[in-house]
Amino acid sequence: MMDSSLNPKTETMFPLSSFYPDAVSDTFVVSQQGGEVKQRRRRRKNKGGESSLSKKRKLTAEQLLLLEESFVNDQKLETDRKEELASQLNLDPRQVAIWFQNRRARWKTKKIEEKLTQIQTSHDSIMLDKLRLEYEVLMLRQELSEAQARIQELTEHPNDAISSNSPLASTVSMETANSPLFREFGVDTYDDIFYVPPESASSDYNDGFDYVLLFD
DNA sequence: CTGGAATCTCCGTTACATCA
DNA sequence: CTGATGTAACGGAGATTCCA
Repeated sequence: MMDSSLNPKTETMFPLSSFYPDAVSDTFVVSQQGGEVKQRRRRRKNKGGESSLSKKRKLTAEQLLLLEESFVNDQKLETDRKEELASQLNLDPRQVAIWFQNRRARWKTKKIEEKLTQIQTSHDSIMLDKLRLEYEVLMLRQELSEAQARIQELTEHPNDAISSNSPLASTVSMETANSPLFREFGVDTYDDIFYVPPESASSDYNDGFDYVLLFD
């Protein structure tokens, strides 16, 4: 179907390489549609091609500079701009199109890599925070455990509190618990001091720990 | 409206040049 | 010489546009 012999609209066919001998090029088809003469590109098939047209050549620094400038302005390539660039750089328009295509691919890859680095950095920072918080929770649990043990001890042996040298005993004694200040807040026993309402214990109160456990 | 042809972009791959 | 890397070029597929 791409064969010109099957296309009644095709009148003339010529290789663009005749105009750009150094460039890789496609074949152009000149067709008449609606009385208007149009040039249309047809893709060159080059399977097993030994053709010198497929020889790869490096673009010059000057060509690359202009292409890069153009790419910075706009990553998309309008037909007019492509033609203009091509003639400016003495390249086949298809070469310009391919360069833009490859350049967009490189840009995309670079952006993905940047995003990956950003995510990695963010992840490292979060992990550091997680470790710090886990350590803090560990310390607090240890403190709580020690305090509860001491409370238990004082509950079982209230008389020890007076003579005890423990920091807790020196700050919180049965006398303290019986002080007007504690009674003012409706606190009668040590259990009241550490009382956690059932609804809180089952939800909000534990959320702090659950939050930490989320990172596990 | 529809089908076919042309052309575009994206994607994956290949081929070639260059360098360590 | 060889393997790794960068990139020009290719070909297929899907989407879009144009026209008979």
